[in-house]
Amino acid sequence: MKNLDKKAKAYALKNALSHGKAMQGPVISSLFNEGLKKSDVRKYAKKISEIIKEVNSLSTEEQKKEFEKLEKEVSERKVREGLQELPEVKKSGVVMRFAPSASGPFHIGHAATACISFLYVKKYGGKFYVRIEDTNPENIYGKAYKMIEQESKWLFGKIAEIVIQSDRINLYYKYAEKLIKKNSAYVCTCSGDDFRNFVSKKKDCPCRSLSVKENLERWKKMLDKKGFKEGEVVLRFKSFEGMKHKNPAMRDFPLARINLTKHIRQGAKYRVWPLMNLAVAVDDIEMKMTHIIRGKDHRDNAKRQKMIYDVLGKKFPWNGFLGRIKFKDLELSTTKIRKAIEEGKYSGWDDKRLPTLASLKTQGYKPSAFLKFAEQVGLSESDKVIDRAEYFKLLDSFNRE
RNA sequence: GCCCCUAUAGUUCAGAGGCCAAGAAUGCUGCCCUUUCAAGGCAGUGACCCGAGUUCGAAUCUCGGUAGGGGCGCCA
Repeated sequence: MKNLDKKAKAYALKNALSHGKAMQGPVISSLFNEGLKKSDVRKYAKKISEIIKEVNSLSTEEQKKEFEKLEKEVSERKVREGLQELPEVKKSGVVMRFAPSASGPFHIGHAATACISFLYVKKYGGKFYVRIEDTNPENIYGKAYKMIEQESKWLFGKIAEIVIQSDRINLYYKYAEKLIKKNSAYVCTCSGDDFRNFVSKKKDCPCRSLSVKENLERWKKMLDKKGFKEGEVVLRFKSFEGMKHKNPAMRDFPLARINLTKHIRQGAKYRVWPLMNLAVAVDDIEMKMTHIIRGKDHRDNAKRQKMIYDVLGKKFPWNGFLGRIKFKDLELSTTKIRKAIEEGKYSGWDDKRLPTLASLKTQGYKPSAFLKFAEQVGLSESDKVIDRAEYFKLLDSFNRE
């Protein structure tokens, strides 16, 4: 109890100094963390009020003097600074990635999500990949490859390692076959409309019960020029709770399809293209990702990818999700910006009016400004609504250093 | 229709049951500095979405509202 008296006095002094006058409530509160038992509160209350009276009768100067003597009795509340720690970090560091699509170069939205992963790799050591997702031959902007590479180097330096998905198609094929052999994927011949119908009615499509052998044959027919035609079939994942999964987004999602559009980088080399969930899961497994941070809009995709991991007996990495940044008065869609540039509304990707990295770079913004912005936002999952002026006020202040 | 997420100053973040009569950055206002502007220094300003519940005690836990966002593609 003697020790508690000392603590009580210390907290009373602290309380008095920060608010002009000490009060009983806060002092008792803090004492619970110092060993005061709940059952003893009534017994001890009188003592505390005496101490408080004593403290309040002192002048501020005297209080300060007394507090200096007792300061070490008071424990400080911990305040978290800088980046929040990630769980499950090994000595060898972390392996993380940013996965932009090849539909266009970076804008400030990309920078926001990419920087946070990079900061963690810098903090813990490890590997950082920038993986260009170009498995949809219909939506690729040729110049994006070089621009993404250059902007990655500008933003992250040499640490960033560029990987291009369309260079790895055979790998995805290998995994597709693996999934079929594990009876976790099937080649579905139903039309999109028919399948959507099955989804809403929670019913299996007839292809779901095909044997592994039949599926392997169909898969070969998918890859074969003389086999299935574009739009006729799709490779589907057999979800764990099947077509009755309570979340319609989880019901037998597609893994690959035929698309005969000529690919800017690969030409007509491939006819079957993996869809995002297959390609992403395969790459994350192969590249040994330990932590993944992505936009909240990929929450359901992450769940789908986890199912693929589970089928293959792999441990799913730690996942973090970032709230969306919604700019009130700024167009971020690269597709729309691209169109506007082509129509001559802007002089190019580095037009001063555009929120692209190319533009901000030439305007004198430094990589550290974007990194600081990302650090400040951290792993927050809340959605942000911000207007252009507010955003740039913040960015400008970070750019000043 | 079904699933999921979020809610703290103007803005962005801190906060994991009591040391929170809520902290930081930025903004805004004022002062100092500077020939001026910028930068810098100092001070002021300003917030827990609403309602119940649990608890001696709730920004924090639970439930219910409300609001915002996302997903349910042969896009990523």
